[in-house]
Amino acid sequence: MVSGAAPPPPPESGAGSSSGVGREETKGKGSARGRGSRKASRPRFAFQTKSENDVLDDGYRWRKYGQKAVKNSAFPRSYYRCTHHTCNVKKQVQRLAKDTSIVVTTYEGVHNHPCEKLMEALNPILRQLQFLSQL
DNA sequence: CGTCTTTGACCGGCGC
DNA sequence: GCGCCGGTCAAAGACG
Repeated sequence: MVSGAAPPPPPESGAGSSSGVGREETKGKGSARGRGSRKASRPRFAFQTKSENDVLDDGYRWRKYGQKAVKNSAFPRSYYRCTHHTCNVKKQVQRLAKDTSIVVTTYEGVHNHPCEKLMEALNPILRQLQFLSQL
């Protein structure tokens, strides 16, 4: 966008249906939400980590996408996803209401790419990890 | 410049 | 049949 040509602003020709949900025109997100294709079994592991940091650099980059409040917990739940393309791993982090210093990290899926960080760095962390349940 | 974060809104499934 | 919940995506903004 270096050129100077100032492109005209998006003409809001449509009647001002500003209010209303009118999210974006042809975005039909909900329609083709191909969510059924990938039904590969996804191992779900829940871990209890004691850390003030929600996102522990376990060797992978996580991109936060969405935050929703849960009834069980007076705190909002955070959803993370691996920024890798071949990595369909999802991470779910929730803070315990009893111990705000404890976070429940739920990993879904497995990584398909080599980790950039030394796993030894997680060794000490894994030690603190507490194997909770396996679905 | 690139990357990441945050918020809002929407949809699907399920229960009663 | 309807309502509710949880879950996901998109865009914009901010920062290094």
